[in-house]
Amino acid sequence: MTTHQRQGVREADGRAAAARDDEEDDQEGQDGQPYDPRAFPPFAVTVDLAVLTVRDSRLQVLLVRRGESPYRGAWALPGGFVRPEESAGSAARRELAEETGLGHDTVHGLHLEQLRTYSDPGRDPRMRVVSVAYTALLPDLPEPRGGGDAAHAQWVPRDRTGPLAFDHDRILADAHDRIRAKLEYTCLATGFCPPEFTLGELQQVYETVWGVPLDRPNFRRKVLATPGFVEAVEGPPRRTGGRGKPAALYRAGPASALHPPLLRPEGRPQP
Amino acid sequence: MTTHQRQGVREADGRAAAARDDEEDDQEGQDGQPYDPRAFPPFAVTVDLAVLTVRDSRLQVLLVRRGESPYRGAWALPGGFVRPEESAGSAARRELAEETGLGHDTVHGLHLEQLRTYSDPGRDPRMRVVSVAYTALLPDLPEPRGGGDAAHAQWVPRDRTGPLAFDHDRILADAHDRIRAKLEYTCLATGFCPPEFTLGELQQVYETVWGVPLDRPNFRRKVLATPGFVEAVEGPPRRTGGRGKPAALYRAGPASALHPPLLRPEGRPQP
DNA sequence: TGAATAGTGTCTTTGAGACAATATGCC
DNA sequence: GGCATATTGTCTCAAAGACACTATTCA
Repeated sequence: MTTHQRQGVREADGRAAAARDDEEDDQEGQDGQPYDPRAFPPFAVTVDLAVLTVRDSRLQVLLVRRGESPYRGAWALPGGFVRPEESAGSAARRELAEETGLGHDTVHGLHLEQLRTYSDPGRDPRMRVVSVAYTALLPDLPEPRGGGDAAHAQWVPRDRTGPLAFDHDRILADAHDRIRAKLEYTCLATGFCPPEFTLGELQQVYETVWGVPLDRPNFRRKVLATPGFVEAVEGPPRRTGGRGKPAALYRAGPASALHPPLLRPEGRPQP
Repeated sequence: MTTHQRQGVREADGRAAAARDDEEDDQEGQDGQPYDPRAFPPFAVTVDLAVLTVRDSRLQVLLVRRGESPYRGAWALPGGFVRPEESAGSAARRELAEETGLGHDTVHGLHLEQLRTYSDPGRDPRMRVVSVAYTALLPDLPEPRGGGDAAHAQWVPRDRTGPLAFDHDRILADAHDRIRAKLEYTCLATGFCPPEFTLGELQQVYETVWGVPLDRPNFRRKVLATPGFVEAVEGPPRRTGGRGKPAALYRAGPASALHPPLLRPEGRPQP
């Protein structure tokens, strides 16, 4: 064993086959496969997307309804196979555009973050699939419907996602955890907001993702004291959320990290 | 397009083949491949390990020398293929045991953290390899030599790793970044220490990984004030690092997170 | 005794949390 | 006016940073 990618590769059928590490069980040609018996074990690689937004003061997830077995009829995270010529990140962005129906331009500037990779042998009952999960944050958009297959993609409140297909519950939980944590020390929260937003909206993002109320004056002080987090939009443009005093508008600043961090109350995350 | 893992799977050659999503370019049977033309694109999946330790007040990395092309003779991170019946995490732990020559028991209790997955199409010149990278922290051990192939695994100071094979420089940099960040808000630093350690040793871990000196009294106060971070070892056992007053011994406590965090000085990470 | 490391105490500054008070809009 | 939201200000407490000082060991 030792180093992977160690031995030579032979081209077969226009497809690369690498030598596998010469382990103990060195049986070969189990059933007349066309592959070199010493070839690497083949996997399918997919991406899964945990696309989150804040709508109606709730955290919501973009889900698709499965039309085929297994898990037929169940909700699942959108995703798809990584193609031979693209990276997992490119695949994730492509799938996001396709699933949401958003323009490629919209999706292009979006913050897409690799979450982690799920590789349990039994995670797909049919075959060996390794999935690279990504998380994306979207502002509250009209509706995910748009082009083609997006028709069946739909926002579902985070706390109403029944059991999802495959290990997608786990992926979603991990995504939520990651986002909760990243709000503390990054400027990621603006990803949930439209280009121009009020501090109240930004605070609502925090409160929704964390599930705790925050003190408005203190939140305001903290955000404004962090250089580059948000910057005031010029002019007198203001916007109202309904009744009450109109709020000043801000947009995301150039900073990406928060120093010092904006820690959750209680010191410990609530389950 | 839509859900992955959506359509049926047909068994072929004892190997599962999933339908691929019916995309625009739906040509099939390109060159008489034995796979269903609608089959998933096959990938090799490997794990790469960024194994770090602190020796001689320096951050060091466990590297292996490549014996085969490409990158023959270059240093590389240890790693290997994921086997059909194991998860990437299991593969990482197995490879770690094999490469370091540590007992399976030692490796078993070790903190192994998934870093991220690297999937650029060109990252291995021979074939399509997706690699799941893991990070492990080890205390200052005698020498990585032990069984079998471990003979060629060796500690190399972090700042003396020339260009590594493949994209391993990138992986290593990401691992270092991740560890730097995690020291701030987790108790991970004890992973670099032997079962019993002095606060001076713990501080040295922080200073070495972060590359900045810390104030000893303040560090001490902070660590001791964090419940569950470390706990004093009973009795009067003390240990000396050379000359000077012997220091009290501590061991890792039950806590895993630091609240509030132990932030790096300067507010910004240094490159 | 002096060098080296361990450990204690204190002062200052910064920032978070609590919360009162004021401002501005809509009905 | 009355309600709702935005914004400013103040007071207090906890934690971080700086740093002086004491303690214990070895050469």
